[in-house]
Amino acid sequence: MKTEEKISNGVNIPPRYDPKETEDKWYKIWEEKGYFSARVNPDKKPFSIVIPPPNVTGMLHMGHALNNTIQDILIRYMRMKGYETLWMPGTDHAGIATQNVVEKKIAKEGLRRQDLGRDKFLEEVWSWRQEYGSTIIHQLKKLGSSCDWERIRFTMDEGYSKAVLEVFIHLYKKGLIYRGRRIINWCPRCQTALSDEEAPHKDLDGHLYYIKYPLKQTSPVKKSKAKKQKDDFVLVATTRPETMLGDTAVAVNPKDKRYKHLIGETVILPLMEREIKIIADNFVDTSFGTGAVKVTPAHDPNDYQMGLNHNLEIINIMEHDGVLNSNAGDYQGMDRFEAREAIINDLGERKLLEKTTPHLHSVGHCYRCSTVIEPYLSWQWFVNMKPLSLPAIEAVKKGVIKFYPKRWTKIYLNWMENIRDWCISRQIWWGHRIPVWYCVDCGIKKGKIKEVESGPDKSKSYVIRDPDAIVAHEAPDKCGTCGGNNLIQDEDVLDTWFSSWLWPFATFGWPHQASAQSKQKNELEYFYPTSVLVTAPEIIFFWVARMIMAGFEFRGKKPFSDVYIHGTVRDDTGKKMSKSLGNVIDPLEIINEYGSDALRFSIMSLTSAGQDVNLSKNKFEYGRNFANKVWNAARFIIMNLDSEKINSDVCLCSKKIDNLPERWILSQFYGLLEKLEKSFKQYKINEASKLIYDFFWHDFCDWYLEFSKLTISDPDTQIVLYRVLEKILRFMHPFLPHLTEEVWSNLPQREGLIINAPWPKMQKELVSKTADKQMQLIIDLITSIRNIRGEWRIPPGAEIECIMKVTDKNIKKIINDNRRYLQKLAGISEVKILEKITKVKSSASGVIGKIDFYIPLADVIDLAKEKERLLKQVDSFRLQLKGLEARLKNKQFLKKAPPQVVESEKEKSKELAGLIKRVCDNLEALRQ
RNA sequence: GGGCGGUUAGUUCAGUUGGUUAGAACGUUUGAUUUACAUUCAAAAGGUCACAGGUUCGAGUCCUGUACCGCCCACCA
Repeated sequence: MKTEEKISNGVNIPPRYDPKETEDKWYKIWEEKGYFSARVNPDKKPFSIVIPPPNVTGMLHMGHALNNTIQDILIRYMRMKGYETLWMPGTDHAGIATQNVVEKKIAKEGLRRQDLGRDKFLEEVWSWRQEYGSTIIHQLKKLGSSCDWERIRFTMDEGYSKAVLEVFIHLYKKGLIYRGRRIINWCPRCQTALSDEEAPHKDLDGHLYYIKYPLKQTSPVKKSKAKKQKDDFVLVATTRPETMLGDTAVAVNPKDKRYKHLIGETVILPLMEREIKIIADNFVDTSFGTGAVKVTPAHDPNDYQMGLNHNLEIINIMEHDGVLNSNAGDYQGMDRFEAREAIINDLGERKLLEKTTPHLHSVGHCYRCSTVIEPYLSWQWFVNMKPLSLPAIEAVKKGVIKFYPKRWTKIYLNWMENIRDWCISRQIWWGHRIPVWYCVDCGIKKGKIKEVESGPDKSKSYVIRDPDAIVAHEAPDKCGTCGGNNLIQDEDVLDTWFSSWLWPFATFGWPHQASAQSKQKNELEYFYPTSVLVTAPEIIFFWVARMIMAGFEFRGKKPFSDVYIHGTVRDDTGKKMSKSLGNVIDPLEIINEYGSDALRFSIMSLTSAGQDVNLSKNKFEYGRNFANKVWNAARFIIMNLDSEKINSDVCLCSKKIDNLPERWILSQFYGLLEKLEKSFKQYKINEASKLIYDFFWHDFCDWYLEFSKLTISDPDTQIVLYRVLEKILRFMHPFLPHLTEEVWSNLPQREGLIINAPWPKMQKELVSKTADKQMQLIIDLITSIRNIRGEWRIPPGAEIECIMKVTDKNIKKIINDNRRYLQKLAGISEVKILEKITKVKSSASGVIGKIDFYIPLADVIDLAKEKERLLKQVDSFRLQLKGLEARLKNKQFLKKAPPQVVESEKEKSKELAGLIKRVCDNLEALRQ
């Protein structure tokens, strides 16, 4: 009913903004009308962003919400600024993650992927992706993301896969990709190799086990050499006792006096009863543990290196799943951790476990499933990264690519300068299969391939060492050496990041046919390098650094100019949001409850550039309330507009507007425009959102709209209300796209949709310091009078009188011109301006600038209380003055401080002294 | 072991190239409701800017160190 009554101007706008009514509606219109699509346009400058492709298994979380809101704001902002904007969307096939999901799914039917076989299993994955793969895309749309969806890419698309193969072959031919036998990070659960980046180290409370390795009794000569020491055994310390089963030496530092005499001696490896040598190696740190280290070449990278150096036997004791194999003697068939306990037990029983101490150490974990990584010796494919890193280092050092905030530069460079070879082969099925074939016949002949039977069905498979590789785009027909056609393809697939690092150009269809000047080729030329990459700190090494290397290697150009690294989304106690902690806030729930715009606005305002953000659900009220405020202010204006009066294209700067509030709000608006530009340039988007919020809520609504109510039908007020509203809506559009589009559609005069409206242009002539200053005086007066009303509990209905003492003619004019505003907003019945005031009895008083004002309050005033109030004021003034005077007495200050600072200090102190005197006079008057 | 970030009002956070009365939001207190909005309006209270030194006429801001919290990196058997 309330709504019905308020219909005015023929418009009916509900008093409460309902996002549900508008968000999907406008998104559909934008998408259908093609506002998100970008094409080569030589008349415009390009602005492009490639989305960090979410995992195809992904569900929208707050991190995505933050990441994509930032990108959408930048895209919408630049679109309005007249750039040809492209936001390239897509998803990542996420090898291990996706395979895990599908494996879990078929496990419900009691199946393992091996039961299906490779081809069948991949079919399952593809059909899973068909069904669920666009979930995250729908969710991104709910957020309002203005991606060019016609271009959506997937890292397993046919074209994209070609790029991956091309790159593999290119690097192989260049000698940068090789197959090698190395200790890599092995996840026994996912049963694949991982790169160093995929095995983050976490501190774990473990133990250091001190184990006695008995010395084999040798010649008595040597034994006597040892002082009093009982050389019955060598004590070694280890955190992973189960690996001792694969020990093939004990190492000591050659300089270590404790052990010098034992070098070359033999010890008996407990439990296995194997004779192993004591070797000397500089690697051994004399200060750690006992100074003697067990050497397990197959299960520790350092030990492996020592094994190579000393030509030690390499004994692998473990299967792919972390279960000990036949090399583990009695422990065969036990899981690695089960074996650890058994071994400790057995050693204890044999009195070979000297002691166990608690030991905090850092252990690698699988970044997909958190299983403890096993350093594992195997044949894998690697990329030699060093040569690729050089241009990538230089580009960042020279500022060709800039990080925001700057501090990430150092972190990037540190990693890049210490870059290590990248293990790119994965023992999974979902991914880009390595384009390498081997000739079985040649391989067997050379002893590089062994045929084995495995599985219950005794099917044939091959153990491949390092036979000659045939690297090709397509499966070759026959072996180039023997002409045979018994060829097998490498079983492994490539690391998912081996495809992601090509994202900025592979999404444009690279590599293109050399022949034609294809459309895609033009697009790549036009949109690449992209403008900015917006991402989270976790993937600087995984992705950002590698994209930079790939950009230079394959395109000869940087992939992007700026890298904006935003913070991590945390819960209100500062913990990272994660499903396992159960502290996630679901963005979709927030969208449902508060609206997508509220989510966007809140998260952006709360996140200062590059800083982590702590969220709790109630914080989204901030954006919801703001959206509602915008809605209602617009509602008020629209209902009061007279379309004839606003029907004017006149430039506001040429139109003479005299009224102070109008001049002031225009001045504020264009001041805001300038500040916004600055904030955007530095990616300080939260600053921009706060500027808009403050201007709109406080300057525009709290002050200007209230002022405007007095002159609402004046043509000047009408024009200013309308123009400022429609322009501020444009500022808001990147943050609140749906709401602003809806409000825009309610404006009586508008062109097209706001998504395409040009960003307002600066009009310097409208920025007026005079207007700002004059208005500030009026605002201060009103605030001061309101304060008195509050202090004296004067009911809002009660009108009071205000007597002002003003001598300055200009100020008198300002007050006179604007007295109606004072009366209305401070609730004053009459403003009397006098040049001299002899005495105002029983009144509250105040001093604002050059004005003394008095409010007679005979009925309510408590003189003692008023005295106290004034005294408090004087005290605060005096305190300030004291500081100022001290400074002005300081000769150093007068000598060294810039003259304008000294000058302004002098002025201030004069002003303060004046104020103090006037308040004191008022106090004196109270006494009489 | 190395590096980075943080420490400002009860809470969550801003704070430009150092400039003198350190801001906001939420919460609290007081008052307001027929006339855009209670998802509102007006007003108030609330801070020795983690600590200790230093540079400077002047430090929340720059430098050094300390403490606590968080993060990243490292071949810590």
